[in-house]
Amino acid sequence: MPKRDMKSRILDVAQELVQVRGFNAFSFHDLAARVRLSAPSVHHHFPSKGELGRQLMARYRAGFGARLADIERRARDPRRRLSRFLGLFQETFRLGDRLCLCGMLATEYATLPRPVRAEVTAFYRDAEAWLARVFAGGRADGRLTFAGSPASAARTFFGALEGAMIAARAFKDEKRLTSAGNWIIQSLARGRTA
Amino acid sequence: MPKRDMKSRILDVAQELVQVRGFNAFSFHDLAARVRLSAPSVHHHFPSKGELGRQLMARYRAGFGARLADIERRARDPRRRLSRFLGLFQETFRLGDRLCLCGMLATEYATLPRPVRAEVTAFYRDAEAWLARVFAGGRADGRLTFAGSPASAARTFFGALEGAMIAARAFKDEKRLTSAGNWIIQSLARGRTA
DNA sequence: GTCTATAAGATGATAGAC
DNA sequence: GTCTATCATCTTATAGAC
Repeated sequence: MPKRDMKSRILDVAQELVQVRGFNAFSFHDLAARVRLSAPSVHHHFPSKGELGRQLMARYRAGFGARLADIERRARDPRRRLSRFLGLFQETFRLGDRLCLCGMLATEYATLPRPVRAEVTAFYRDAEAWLARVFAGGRADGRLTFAGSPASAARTFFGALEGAMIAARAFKDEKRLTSAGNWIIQSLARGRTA
Repeated sequence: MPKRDMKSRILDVAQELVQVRGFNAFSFHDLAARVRLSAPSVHHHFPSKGELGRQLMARYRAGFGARLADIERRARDPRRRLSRFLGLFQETFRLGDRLCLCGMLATEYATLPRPVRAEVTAFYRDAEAWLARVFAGGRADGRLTFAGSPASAARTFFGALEGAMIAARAFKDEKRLTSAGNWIIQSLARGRTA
């Protein structure tokens, strides 16, 4: 078996480039050079930059969804699930100067090709739906107390992590991410582990 | 008196372009066309794109600081001050598809010229220092209750608004911004107005 | 699948006339 | 201060050979 499919390798490198620099700040040449190909060879795998972006975000969303399913299986306490959700962001941060792909692309939203936009909003919906279920469950068994709807709490939490990550990178300070996440999780603790 | 200095007009348009599209997704030609100049004429006022970005962010930071001073003068209650802070973001959102200039540039941080970066982090420090004073004051007179340091609360709040704004724009839904801000402000209310 | 060659247009920036 | 002309470079993408 070869180490890896070339298409996947291109996506890996493209993902890093977008997470670090943004969709509008890398070129096919940048990308090609890092996988040791020519720019037209990249075009062979991805006919346009928009299509590359779409597939990139689709793959990221699928992978993220799998991680969430994994968390759900392994952690039962709602606060623990939220901590693990935060953990996914910390993991990305530690990869080095990267933002959440979704946060980066959402910031560039106004300039993105339509199909990429659709993947970005789909990512928001997936992540927020999962979080809303955690919040709703936590409220149902009395382990979480919070104002407003589970959906609203989910959006606030997810948005807070996206925003904290942007600042954390600029300041090269992971604590900005960690403490923002924990600050919100703690403010939800009215249950037994409070 | 002429309506306005050309340099200011250029900065106004550049600010909108950056807030909507990002620093890497507009050109001198775009900018020049909107103020009815040629691209080289813009260069006459701003020798490089980096210098334009720096002056843009410096002006934005000064203006934001003035707004904060104004809030401090007119509102005494800490929760009211936080609401007014949120109001600044709502105001920007209503200008149409714009992000906070600081949030946009922080996301593009990896690709920014150094002097622009310095202005971005300075903006964070200014905004967070102001918020931290509000949080500290609120805790001191018992009108706010929250976990951790005022500085940590300030960072969380500011980051949450930046993140919420990004999502609010993608979904064209101001409530995403408003409810995120209010969700946090409410979770701080243990005082008389709770 | 990968390459070289190339197109067609954009980009940040400069020179020099008015 | 504003313009036209120009530059070198970059960008996305295609054509066609190997």
